[in-house]
Amino acid sequence: MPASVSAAVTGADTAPAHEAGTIATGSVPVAMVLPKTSESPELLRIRHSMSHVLAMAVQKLFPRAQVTIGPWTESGFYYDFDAPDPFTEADLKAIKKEMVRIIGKKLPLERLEVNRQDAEDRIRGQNEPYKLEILAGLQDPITLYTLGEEWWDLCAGPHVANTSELNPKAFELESVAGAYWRGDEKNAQLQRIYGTAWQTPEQLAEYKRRKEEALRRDHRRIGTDLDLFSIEDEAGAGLVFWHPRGARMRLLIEDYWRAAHFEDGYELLYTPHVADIDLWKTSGHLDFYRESMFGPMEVDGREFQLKPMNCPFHVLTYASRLRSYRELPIRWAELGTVYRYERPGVMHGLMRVRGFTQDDAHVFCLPEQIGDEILRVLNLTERILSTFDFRHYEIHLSTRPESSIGEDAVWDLATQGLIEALDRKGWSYKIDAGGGAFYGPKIDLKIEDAIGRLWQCSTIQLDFNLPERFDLEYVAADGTRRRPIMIHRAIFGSLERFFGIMTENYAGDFPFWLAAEQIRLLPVTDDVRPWAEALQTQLAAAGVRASVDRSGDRLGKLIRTGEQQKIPVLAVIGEREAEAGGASLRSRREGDLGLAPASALIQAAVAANQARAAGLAIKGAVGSATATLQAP
RNA sequence: GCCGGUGUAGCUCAGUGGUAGAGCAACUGAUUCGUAAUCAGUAGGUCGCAGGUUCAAAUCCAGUCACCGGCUCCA
Repeated sequence: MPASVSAAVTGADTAPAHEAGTIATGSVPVAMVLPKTSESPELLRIRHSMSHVLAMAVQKLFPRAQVTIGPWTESGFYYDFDAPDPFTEADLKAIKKEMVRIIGKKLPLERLEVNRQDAEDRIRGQNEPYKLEILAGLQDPITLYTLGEEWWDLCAGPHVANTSELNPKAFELESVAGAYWRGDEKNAQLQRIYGTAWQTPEQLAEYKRRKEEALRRDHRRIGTDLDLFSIEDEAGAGLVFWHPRGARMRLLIEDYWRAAHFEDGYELLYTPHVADIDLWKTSGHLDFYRESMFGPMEVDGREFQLKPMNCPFHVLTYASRLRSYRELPIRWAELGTVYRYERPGVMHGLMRVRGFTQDDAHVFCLPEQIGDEILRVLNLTERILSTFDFRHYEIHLSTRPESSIGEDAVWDLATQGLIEALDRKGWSYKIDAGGGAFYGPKIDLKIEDAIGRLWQCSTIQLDFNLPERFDLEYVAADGTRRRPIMIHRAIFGSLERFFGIMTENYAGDFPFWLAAEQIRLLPVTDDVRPWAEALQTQLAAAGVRASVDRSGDRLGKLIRTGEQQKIPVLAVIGEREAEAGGASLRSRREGDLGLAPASALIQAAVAANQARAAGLAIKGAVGSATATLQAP
């Protein structure tokens, strides 16, 4: 079975494409195809040419700006300049205007093949030191592209033949950003101008719509709107406060995670948050990971270190007594909270934080168990991720890098184990040759979300280093002491980050089983409120998270509020329902479910929770209940 | 850390040197209402923080913290 079953199941296709205030109806219409640059030779030429037009416009308006490089990106293009004064947003408008003017002049773009000396002379004539550096790295033949009479750039092409092929209504300059010459922060800081360009204004409009869609799904915004979590200035950047609704959801995720691990033969550990700094010396983290760690603290004359990783603790637990080969494989998991120093400016909502909880696990096994254990991890990973409607993966296998530790035979065995497991699982993967860690090969898994973005979450890494450093052993059948194989693995990666990705995937429309508030009971009048309260009590007793809206507002307002808060099921209770002993159900996913008796509602909700279902399955409620009860 | 931008009420935002504003949310009262906003009223801010300039600073200046878009890095 291929890894990518279908993205259509991710729930997001049926997610409402609307502002928080409009009703969810049906699916997002099949949108216009917006090819990536690498998929469209036409767009590639347009975007590449557009970056030349950009550079020409900039040099026209800012003669002191020096050009560097200006490639296409998958959705547009950019150009890096070394300019004495920073570009402002206002400058972008002027630059865009100039670009429109250049395009309007219908300038030809011509490819010229020149010899190295000619190229160098031309560059020297214009005082463009970066170009000179680029030239030095080029192979013959040297080509350049002219843009009209006045401007040219070293470039391999391809380009459009004439700026008349560029649509001045189908491009946009998007932002200014700092970037480093050749991507190295030790080099000069350049100013990068990003733009996007399309064949038609309609494509540009669709591109903008998708950007807005991503904005609508932004977990930071949804987190605030639905009161799930916050990050407090006074506490510090990158530290997450889980509010009751977010905390309840996290608890549901954790409970599910724990249950799945117990079922799959794991035991759970709890380990400390700090430890003597010597532990980190032994593990090697102090040497190789220091810049990512919170500084040490002194207690009783000893230095303690806040943990950036859980591995050494699991290793110590293993080493706490002598192990037999009969015990292996040992599978230990922990929701371990770690703290890592992140540089200012890199924090991002829940996606990049300084304190987070890893769903970490370590498997200690015999060499011959590697294949089975990896396969087992792959199966568990698929099981857990698909519960959150992530069913489409991109998998990378990373092999031995040049500088690494360990014997060839062990590397081969381990790498073969990973390959064998992937093949047995039937998953296709890309090989990242030499991309493994210095201590072992690994499998990384990226999940695709509802709008096609890839996120790396799961990782499975073999480790030949820590068992060595901590001198881990087991007693083999022949009585000799041997070194166990150690596998690190995480499925969510970080609970915080996964929560953010999941929130964006569902656009805040969480499945029934996961919603903090699953059912909201809406009394039409005060007279029926006691019945609503009674039903709420029954639901709560059955483990269903229901509440009664006591605001006293009119039904229309109650519905509106409930929908804005994305409550999966709104249950209207008026006189009819009170008499019938039920509620009229309005589901975000299933629409109007009609009047259901209390017993049916409770039963369906309990069943949905057990099955971790996205919605309620109420059989026959619509027809029978409403028909009979409305008759008199 | 770097480049650019932004910090004003819970949220979205207006306010460019002279008494801090709006909408929504919240709270109180009236209304007892049938599937996306009933009406009226009340309360809420040392304008991110700490300095400076000024008779006077949300507003000008330098600093700092945080956030946003990127770069670099990364779970």
